[in-house]
Amino acid sequence: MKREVKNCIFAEIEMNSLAYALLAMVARKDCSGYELVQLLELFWQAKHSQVYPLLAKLEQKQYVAHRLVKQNGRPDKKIYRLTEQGREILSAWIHEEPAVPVVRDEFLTKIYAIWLTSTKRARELLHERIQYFTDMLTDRLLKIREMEERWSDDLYDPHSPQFGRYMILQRKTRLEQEEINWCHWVLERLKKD
Amino acid sequence: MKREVKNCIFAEIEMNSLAYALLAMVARKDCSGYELVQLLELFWQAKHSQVYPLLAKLEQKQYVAHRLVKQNGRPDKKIYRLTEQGREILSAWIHEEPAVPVVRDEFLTKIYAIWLTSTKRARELLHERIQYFTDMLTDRLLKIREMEERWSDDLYDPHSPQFGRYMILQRKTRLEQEEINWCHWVLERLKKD
DNA sequence: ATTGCCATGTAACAAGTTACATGATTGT
DNA sequence: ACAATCATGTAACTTGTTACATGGCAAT
Repeated sequence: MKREVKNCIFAEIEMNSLAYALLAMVARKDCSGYELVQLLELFWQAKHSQVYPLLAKLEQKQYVAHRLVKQNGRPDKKIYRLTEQGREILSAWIHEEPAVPVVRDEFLTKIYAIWLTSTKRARELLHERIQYFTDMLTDRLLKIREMEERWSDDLYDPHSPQFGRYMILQRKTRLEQEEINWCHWVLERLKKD
Repeated sequence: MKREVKNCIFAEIEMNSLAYALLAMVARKDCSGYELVQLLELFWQAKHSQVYPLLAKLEQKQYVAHRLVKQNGRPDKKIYRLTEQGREILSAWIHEEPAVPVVRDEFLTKIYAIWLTSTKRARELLHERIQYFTDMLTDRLLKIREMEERWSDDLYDPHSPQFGRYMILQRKTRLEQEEINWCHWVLERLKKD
């Protein structure tokens, strides 16, 4: 959990956390850039404007390669796959210490300063937050069920490509549930007012 | 939980989430830039190189003001306080919808790709993670106890400047505990291997 | 001796966001 | 009619990180 080693021998130049995240995803399953953005949302929010150019760079370095898939009534897509070289640097990178997690959450700043205004606004913020996480959670549980139906036992096999994503989904639901619990706990403290 | 409204009427120009976070903190208690970085760590990790220039800008806009405090055998410090104007835009900003939370956690990417290597490395990563969060949690519980000793009942009063920080501390410990629980849960899945 | 804490600041760079650009299809 | 989804890309900008700069004191 140390800071990231820059210019490490495996990467030559400019391999960052997002680049590795993309490699990790195409390792599990061939993906288009568009799909990657959506899959990434689970633990790394990136915009397409960041992902597309990065994929091109990763292809230049031959860590990924794409094939064009033509579609009817839809734009064509580039389906990326991990190359042998890509797999190698990914495996090497896993043995480095991960960078410290970063969280930035404006909601918390508002809670920090809530004493300046009304408890009514506090309640509002908390209810919106509960709504937000409930929606997230509902969606998340749906995705968990989808994975369970599709892969069943594989999900508990640490050698299956699905293992990691499934574990991370489980983690997210736990944390989201705990966020909701905390909101209710705070609302209780606001009742007396 | 919508995206942030840019160039909003209250801010004139370039007021960002970090700027509001700084205002929220000096609202609770007069602080030096150095101290702000440390207090901020709880929910917004910012480096001093970002905080110091931003404080200067906030002072230009007269949202904060500082006084110099001379110290013996230590560099002098600038203690910032919130001005009336600062308090006004802060109160107004609380009524806007918070931006969606952002999380970036390289550890999760490694878990995502762990099937490529050994379960031994998986265990290692999880144990380090447990260690990291246990350390965080220990420190956090200490801070909670400190606050409880210092302010006791105020912490549950939504009109007290301490309320927000206390609630956020409580939230963090809950989430950190749940992170640890999840790690143990994953380690169980790895045992069979 | 060397690391870590206190305390502030700037410069160069990397990472991430918003806006611009295109365009067909499906659903409300 | 209007928005949303699919699909890719670039340009301009903002935000955040790393490195440079200074310097005394306390602890190991």
